Amino acid sequence: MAAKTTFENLPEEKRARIVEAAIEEFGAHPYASASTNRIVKAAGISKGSMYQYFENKSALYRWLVWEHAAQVKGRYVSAKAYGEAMETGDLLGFLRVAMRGGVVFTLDHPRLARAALRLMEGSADEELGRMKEEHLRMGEQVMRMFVEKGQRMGKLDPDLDPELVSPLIAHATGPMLVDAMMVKMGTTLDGYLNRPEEWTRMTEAEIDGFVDGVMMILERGLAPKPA
Amino acid sequence: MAAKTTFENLPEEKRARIVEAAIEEFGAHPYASASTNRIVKAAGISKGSMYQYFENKSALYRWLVWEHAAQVKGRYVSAKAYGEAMETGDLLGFLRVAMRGGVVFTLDHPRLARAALRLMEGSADEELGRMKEEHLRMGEQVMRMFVEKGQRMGKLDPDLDPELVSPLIAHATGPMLVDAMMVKMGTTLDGYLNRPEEWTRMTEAEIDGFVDGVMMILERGLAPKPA
DNA sequence: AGCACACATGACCACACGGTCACATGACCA
DNA sequence: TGGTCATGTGACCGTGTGGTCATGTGTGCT
Repeated sequence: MAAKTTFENLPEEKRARIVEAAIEEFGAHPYASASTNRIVKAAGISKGSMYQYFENKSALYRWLVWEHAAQVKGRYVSAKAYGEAMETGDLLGFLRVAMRGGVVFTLDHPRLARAALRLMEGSADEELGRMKEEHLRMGEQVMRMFVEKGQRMGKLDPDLDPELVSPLIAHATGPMLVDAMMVKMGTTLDGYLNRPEEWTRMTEAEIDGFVDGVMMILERGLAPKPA
Repeated sequence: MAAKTTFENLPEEKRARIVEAAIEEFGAHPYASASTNRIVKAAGISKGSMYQYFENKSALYRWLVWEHAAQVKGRYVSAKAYGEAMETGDLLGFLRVAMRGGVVFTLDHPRLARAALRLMEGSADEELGRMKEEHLRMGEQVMRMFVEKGQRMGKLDPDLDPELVSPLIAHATGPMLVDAMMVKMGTTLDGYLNRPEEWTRMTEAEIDGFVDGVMMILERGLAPKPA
């Protein structure tokens, strides 16, 4: 949608260079300060070419965080597990899958994760604003459904207010998750991006422990009161 | 620190105009896109004057969110309650005070709250980066102390990992709190800022209910396991 | 009156930005 | 070979930026 067909038709190697450069730039700078000039220079293409592939800066960013990031992240969250959790109203099961996927995705693609998180910062661009609103609306809707189903099935405290749980979960699987990971690794996302060699990646066991720790808090906080 | 003495000596009315204009601008735009030109125009002063009061754009923003915002927000969080909670290791009591203060502060000064939240977005400015790091470090430290004290006193689950709780609390009293409030009011922070007349402010009772709802989740999530 | 000094001003600067467009290049087909 | 068309190019444009500085203005002291 956001990319022109010329971009889709590009040889794989050139396409990859452009994607890489865009991730680098939008990961390192807020949208408004990210520079198309730097992107084209890093990608080794001319400015004019860039504008053959994308309408403008906004379209490039939208493609990157909406289509590309979603596609990459999709590889980390099993659609099957997602569907099952949805089916059974198992919010906690869903959360576990989403969190683990989010952690590994962030470790594998920290710059892309950073670029995507920036969507929520807001900017003057109208299209980006619409995209942000839609993202929030969709998340809200899914969460509300989950909570209501979970309550009907007795898996969640019936007194829980879905309007409170929705943003809680959104943060717990997004920005808060990333922050917590980085604290756990003894750094910050920016520190990890700038000097990746300085910290060692979490091991699988550490990731499991981390996810368990967060889940323990959420499970007890959201479970039905003991009779 | 960040403001020059010329600014401190300004007549109250002029000072207020400048503060108002800066809040408006930094509340509406990310740091990099916020414009000093627009600020001076809105404040009715000349560009040169602005640079007599502050070294540069970064110093103005730093003064606004570090000194001014902290001072204003301080009025909403009782120092006494804060001290007592600290003394007794009562993390949950502290959280309740901090959350209620944060909610009312945000309702009273939404633009200032927005401007302050933006500090966490990151930017190219070195001083801002340092400030952000310091803010995170301080929060981390306080939270860790709270958690360890609370655990020693048997008020918190001894299995809790302070490194997980710290970012959880930071988000729960910051960005997550604001998002949840806005969902509760049926809008978003940007919507509330742009069209404030469209939504009615939460009543005192609603605020209490809101804080209770969040606290209920946190209390159960963080409390010691029942024997 | 004369001087000194703190503050106010806005024209001006170099710069980087996002975006455009007239033209170059090269692949393909007739 | 000549023509067509998709793609590549970078000089160029208008605009807005953060920041400067020579000059003006007012106030108070000598």
